Amino acid sequence: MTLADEAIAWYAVNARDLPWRQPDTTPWGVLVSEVMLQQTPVVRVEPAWRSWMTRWPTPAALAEDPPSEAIRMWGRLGYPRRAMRLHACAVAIVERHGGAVPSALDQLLALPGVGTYTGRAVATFAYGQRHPVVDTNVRRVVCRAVEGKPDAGPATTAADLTAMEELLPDDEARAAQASIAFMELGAIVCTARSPKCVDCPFHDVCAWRLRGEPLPEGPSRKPQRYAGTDRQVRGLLLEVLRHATGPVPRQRLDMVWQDEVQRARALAGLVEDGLVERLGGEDFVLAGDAPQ
DNA sequence: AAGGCGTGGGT
DNA sequence: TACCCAAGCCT
Repeated sequence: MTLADEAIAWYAVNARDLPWRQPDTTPWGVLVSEVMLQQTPVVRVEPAWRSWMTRWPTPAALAEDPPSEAIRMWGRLGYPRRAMRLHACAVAIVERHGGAVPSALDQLLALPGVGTYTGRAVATFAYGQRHPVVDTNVRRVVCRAVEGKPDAGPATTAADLTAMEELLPDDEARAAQASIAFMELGAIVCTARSPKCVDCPFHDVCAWRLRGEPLPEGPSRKPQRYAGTDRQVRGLLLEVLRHATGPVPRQRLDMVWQDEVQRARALAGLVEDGLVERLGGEDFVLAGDAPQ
């Protein structure tokens, strides 16, 4: 049994029952789930995905509504630029591909918000193609099981794709199963902290375990702070705008943060990023929410 | 090519 | 309590 075989057998028994894994899920549904799952935990994505797919079952449906509606529906999933990019993605799918999510990897990668991971995930999980699909879970699993190191490096590199490629079965369908199985393994067994090695199908062959599960050496990555950053201010500003039914005067936005310089910088950033529009005077709305 | 970009739950 | 972490992308 290869690692892929072990993982596939384990997945068949242990996979979580997630809505986007239902066999009737469309490629659009897969794409939406992948974008939502970029840096947001499954438990928070699940209800959001259901609501989104009910309201916008197709790219064309989303493309007909303004970006502001997508930003509102995004709610508190975080990184709301993803909502805007998903909307832009829907528009591009309608314009370039007649409303059908493309199956070719290069066309997927050309869509807004679709990067190395997401493009391969859609090509693989929605269309059953054979591609290495490497996310943070896969990197960690491969790194431990194959290389015997406690944790993977920071970025997805060509080397990561090559490493996973070599583990994939030749058969398309089984290759796709292997990728989702490795991801699931990393998500619920081979976790970043306190991995559950007793439950792992790689228990007897994992290079990291056989080495005695050494701790990571050297200084850990510098923690990214949130409190007091522009990101927090942007979040507060956006929270106000999401709930507004009409244009919001600057006075109202000024209430969310004391530091005037930082507040202005955060608001300008939101406008710069296309999430927010400034109307004629000192009024602001979510992008696409301008009256008339 | 580091660093910016939200949010909330776990330890 | 303060981190740490969660199916990344973009510049």
